[in-house]
Amino acid sequence: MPNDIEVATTLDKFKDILAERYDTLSNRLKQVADFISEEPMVVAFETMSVISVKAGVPISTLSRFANTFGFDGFSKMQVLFSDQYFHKPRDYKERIKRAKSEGISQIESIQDIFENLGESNIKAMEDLLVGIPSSKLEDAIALLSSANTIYVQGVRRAYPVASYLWYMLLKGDSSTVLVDGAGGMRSPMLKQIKKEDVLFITTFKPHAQESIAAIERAREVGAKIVAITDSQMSEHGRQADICFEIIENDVMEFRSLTSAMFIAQTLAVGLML
Amino acid sequence: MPNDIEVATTLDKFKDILAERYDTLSNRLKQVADFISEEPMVVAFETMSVISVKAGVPISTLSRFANTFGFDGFSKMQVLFSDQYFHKPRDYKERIKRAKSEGISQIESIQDIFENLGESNIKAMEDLLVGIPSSKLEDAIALLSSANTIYVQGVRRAYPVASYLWYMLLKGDSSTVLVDGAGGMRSPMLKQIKKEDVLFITTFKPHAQESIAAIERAREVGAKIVAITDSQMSEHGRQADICFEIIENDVMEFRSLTSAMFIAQTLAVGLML
DNA sequence: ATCTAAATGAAATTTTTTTTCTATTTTAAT
DNA sequence: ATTAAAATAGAAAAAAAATTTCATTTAGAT
Repeated sequence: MPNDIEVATTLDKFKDILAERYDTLSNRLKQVADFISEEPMVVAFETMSVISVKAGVPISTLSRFANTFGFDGFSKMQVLFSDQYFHKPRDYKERIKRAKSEGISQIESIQDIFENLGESNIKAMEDLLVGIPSSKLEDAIALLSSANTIYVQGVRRAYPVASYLWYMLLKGDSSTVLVDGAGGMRSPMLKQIKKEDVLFITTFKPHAQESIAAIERAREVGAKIVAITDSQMSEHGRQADICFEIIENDVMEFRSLTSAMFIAQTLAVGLML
Repeated sequence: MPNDIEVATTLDKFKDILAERYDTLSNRLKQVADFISEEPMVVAFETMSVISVKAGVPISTLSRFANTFGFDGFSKMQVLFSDQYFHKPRDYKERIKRAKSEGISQIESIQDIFENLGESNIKAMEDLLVGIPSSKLEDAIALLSSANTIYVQGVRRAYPVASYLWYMLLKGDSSTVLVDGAGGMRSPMLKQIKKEDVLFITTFKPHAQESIAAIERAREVGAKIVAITDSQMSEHGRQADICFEIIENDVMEFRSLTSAMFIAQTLAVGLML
């Protein structure tokens, strides 16, 4: 094999090279090239045998194809494709540690944090996009629509989500109450909740006493519960009639709320329809 | 193996079953369960050996885990995860792009809203990632570090961002005050602000009277101002010493806050370094 | 404290996937 | 039409991955 070939290191570059050399390829290799540009996702995630069937070529042709473009095996080429589909939050702790030990200023670290939080937030939202069945959204909206009054609660780090949802629901015509602790009136407020009402609660581990109390109160009176939480496995997550489980990486104890906000937003908009 | 186990056929059902049986699992199996709900994408696309390393368990535990839930091998379980990403999946970018190019994107189903909002939020964050120079972040952090007390304010739809930042700053060692209107005490609280303090304000058009008043008060006493806003061009945006301008598309009047939360998060984490 | 049952991790086995090799076919030039 | 070079498909070999087995450890019960 000639060793003067430029081997692509990114998918973009590979596509350029592919376009460039396309006309010089043999029939079978053209067929592979076509398939690759039509079904990059299949190339990214399936095994060679599956790809070979879908592309209508023998497996060995796939190997030859990759070798033709200078890759050391089909698998090496495949990495370019699968990388494309992963928003990988780099391990910023590692990077900062390294940056510091190498005497690089903190200044660069801020940029690192920014990028990594950004990547993490984006990944978390992408996970949600594929991970939440629309039936669950529909069910939640149906439940919320049917409510006489929606009681919204979230304490500590969940509070911003609760206040956001509350604000948005107020713009609609739902009867909505934000169960905040102002004036020490949380408990009296929760006393108001009735069977026909719905409790919308956001709570993360470790769950606050206030959250547990609210869920118990709602169950007592037979009110339905919609929850946003970080673990369906938690005892309280299971009490909810509908539970949106979100996975945010907390970075240095600082939990992202972007995904939770996203769900809240979706539900609020959905309720307006 | 007992044959009276209900084997999940969808990821959603599996998650339910998992939540149900979670408490009865052994330590190691709990560890796998946790990993699975935190990194579904890794489970979907990586090999067992990679997963075992990331989850910190031996490979055989993964097999055992799958068998415990009635699957005929880990791979069978894995299919639930990868199917999720394949069939629901990733063509949401495509779909939205197509919908847009084919004229007005008609919002018809909750799934459309969900994807639409998700795509917008992701786009907005990607824009931020490239649009904000790290020098601005550095400056903001330097300013906030130097503050005697940080006064955080945000009213109406900006309130969740303010409360989020406030909560996170409280975890650090900054002296921080959330200027909320509780008890009608906003104005007296703002009276407290001194030259050595910093006002961190989040405000969107149309700017609330409270925001304008806060900015004016801060300028009067010579306190520095850091702002998150949607338009630097606004009269008040220009008053800020450092101003993060974010562009969120509001969908049906419902403004996203994900980008603003992202900036708040970055600043809070940055302050801890 | 002793025993039993369950849980665990390493190693062996089996299966699947990938790569390499080789015989055959196709293509193009004479 | 003949021949040489390139292309191709299938099979065998090699590598990687998944699953099972089994000895050891741990946890719980008596």
